[in-house]
Amino acid sequence: MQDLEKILENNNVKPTAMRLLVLQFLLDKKVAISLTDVENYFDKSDRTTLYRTLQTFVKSELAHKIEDGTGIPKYALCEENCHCEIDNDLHLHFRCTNCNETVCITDYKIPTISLPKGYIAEDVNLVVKGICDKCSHN
Amino acid sequence: MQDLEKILENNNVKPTAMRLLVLQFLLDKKVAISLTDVENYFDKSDRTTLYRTLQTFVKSELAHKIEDGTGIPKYALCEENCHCEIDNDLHLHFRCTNCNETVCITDYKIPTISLPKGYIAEDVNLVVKGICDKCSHN
DNA sequence: ATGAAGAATGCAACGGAAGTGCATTAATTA
DNA sequence: TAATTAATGCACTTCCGTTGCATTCTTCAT
Ligand SMILES: [Mn+2]
Ligand SMILES: [Mn+2]
Ligand SMILES: [Zn+2]
Ligand SMILES: [Zn+2]
Repeated sequence: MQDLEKILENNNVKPTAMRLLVLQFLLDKKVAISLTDVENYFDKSDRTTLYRTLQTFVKSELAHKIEDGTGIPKYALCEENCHCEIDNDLHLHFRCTNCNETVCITDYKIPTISLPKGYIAEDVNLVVKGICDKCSHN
Repeated sequence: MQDLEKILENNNVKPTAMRLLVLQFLLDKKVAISLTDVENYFDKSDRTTLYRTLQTFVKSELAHKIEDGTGIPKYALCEENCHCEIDNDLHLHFRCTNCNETVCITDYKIPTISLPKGYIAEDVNLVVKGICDKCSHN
């Protein structure tokens, strides 16, 4: 698919070979992935490059970083026209304790959270832990 | 305060010297604390002991472990009669990006989250990131 | 009281993963 | 084509959780 290059260019990211491969990997995987996941998949390539590739993707709003409670950051591609804004784009994440996968539940946006006086919300992270779709029905 | 011993005993934790000290520390601090925080405060004592003390507190439902998105687990004392149950006890946590403190907002319980079919929720983690009380009004 | 069993503690080492500095290579642009 | 800039690769560091094992302390039965 040559659309890959366009995806990157649309976000002002130069389409290098490695970036195209990582982007493809993210597109194929329907779950959130860690740096180690990418590293294991592309065991030829260097960890730092992959690390910085993910950083670049996040900075350019192509992907978002997910803190799922494991302490290991995960990454997933953003949806079309996502700017990771607190009132529009933030969705719920689900981490399965069985298969250990973390997925974006993009259909379930995070509701506006009310806070005590004085607190200013800039970002909201909602992670539900439990048994996922696949793991529950068998 | 001699109540400390009772607190521990009520949760079936033997009141050793170190545990009493850590418990006092948790009571004094009104914010969630990390293992490193405890370690720095009790710079005499050993890291492992403090680590296991916190583990013990969590296992005995005296404290809860907080994943605030930093990747560094924090700990805070539970409220009275808390069993960290998904529909009763879970509350919102706030992490200030200015003073870098994480606090329990125990007054704001986490609402029931609806999920797509097949998903079973066992735990919910809601962390709001932003500017806290103290840091905003000055 | 005394010795054995168990629990808590302290020490040392390990391992995973993020992050940084710097040299090297590739791509742009003048 | 030379110079500048960006991307990559390698080595190394740091941080922190975790574990194994020896040692000390506590509890309890004899
Ligand atoms: Mn997501
Ligand atoms: Mn809390
Ligand atoms: Zn699963
Ligand atoms: Zn603050």
